[in-house]
Amino acid sequence: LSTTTSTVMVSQALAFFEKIIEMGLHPDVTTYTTLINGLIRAGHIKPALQVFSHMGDAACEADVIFYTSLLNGLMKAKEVNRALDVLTQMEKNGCTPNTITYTIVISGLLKANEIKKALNILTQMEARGCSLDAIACNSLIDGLLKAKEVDKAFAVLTQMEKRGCSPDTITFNSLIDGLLKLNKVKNALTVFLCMDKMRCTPNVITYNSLIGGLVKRKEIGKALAILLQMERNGCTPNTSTYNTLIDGSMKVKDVNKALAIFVQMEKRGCTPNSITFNSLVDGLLKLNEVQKALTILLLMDKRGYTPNTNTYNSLIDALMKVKKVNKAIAILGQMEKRGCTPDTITYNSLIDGLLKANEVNKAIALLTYMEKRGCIPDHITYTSAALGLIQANEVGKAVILMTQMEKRGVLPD
RNA sequence: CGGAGUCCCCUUGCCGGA
Repeated sequence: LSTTTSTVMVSQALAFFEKIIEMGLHPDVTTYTTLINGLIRAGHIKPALQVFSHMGDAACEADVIFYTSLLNGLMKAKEVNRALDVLTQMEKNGCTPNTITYTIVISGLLKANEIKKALNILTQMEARGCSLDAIACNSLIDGLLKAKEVDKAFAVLTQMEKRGCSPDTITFNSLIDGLLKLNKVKNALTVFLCMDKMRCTPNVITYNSLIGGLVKRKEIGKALAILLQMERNGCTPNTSTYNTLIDGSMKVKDVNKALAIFVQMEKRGCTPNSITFNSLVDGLLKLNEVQKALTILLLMDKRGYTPNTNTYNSLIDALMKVKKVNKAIAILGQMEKRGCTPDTITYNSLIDGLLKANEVNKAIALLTYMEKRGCIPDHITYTSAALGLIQANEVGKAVILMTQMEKRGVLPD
């Protein structure tokens, strides 16, 4: 489990674990901890949390590391309150939280936007003489920036330097990415320049953050300049780097640039993944390059990538945008037949397109149908449906829909 | 050294707005 995220391996590990129990052996805390962490790493958060009760049944006592791992899982599942309960419970059971425990709790709280609670725990941590190590500082800086607490993040940075703990590449990456996401591009670039002065080497993540930030602002030229710089500095771009640039080029309607980047990535021996192909297909369809999109779909197939929900969503949306309702519905059937589950976005595209094609009744029918299939309408579904209804002179129905939306706790953006 | 924590991962798909 500690070396894999593969579903097959995880189920094998679980099967083996059951065998151990069937054999009448009693796994100890360490085994349970390995299990819980393996499951978390593989993204199976729910089963990971079940390990806790399993362990209780087996009368095996949890220790600090186990509780810390459990808290990690709870935070990843955004079960903030349960996590805080566990934090209390562990102390009752004689397990004193350490720096790692507090780091997990605090950064989890920050990611859940529970800033006050996070700062409370931080105070508690310090009051107990539990000091911040480098990782704790990095987590704090990252979490505070993601919670838009720029000043507090920089305060931690100052603190850490004062204590002779110098910021590393991860610290800078958090700062750069956080600032970019807050649209503080200039500050991000300043921080980037600081790295050099502090003899800190940028890595792929640094460059990917920068490129991503620039691309979001449609500054493709600058993003490409960063690509050149990263290559000059001996940092090899990865698939994400190229994917970001391909998508960005498409978003500024530069098909040729997008394709050139695709060619370049292959020449450099960087393997495209399904995101690469989806970005190309989606971009080409949006720019009416249908033939080229089909070519990419064929290439994708030749490389052994099967279309996924995103691929189908791009196709369906493109078809609906040119009002090819029947074709789109045919694709919907095809995707289901191939084991690809339509999601809210699939239905949103269809509903929006149907309304724009004056197929009001079909749109409403689909709205009911999607729920039957377990797809929850979101604010986009409602916005698009209400707008379509208004345009079809069905203002009354639109109002009813918006009321329904609020009742369900779906908030308009 | 049997087990725990930090950075890009919204890098791809849907409405509206700018």
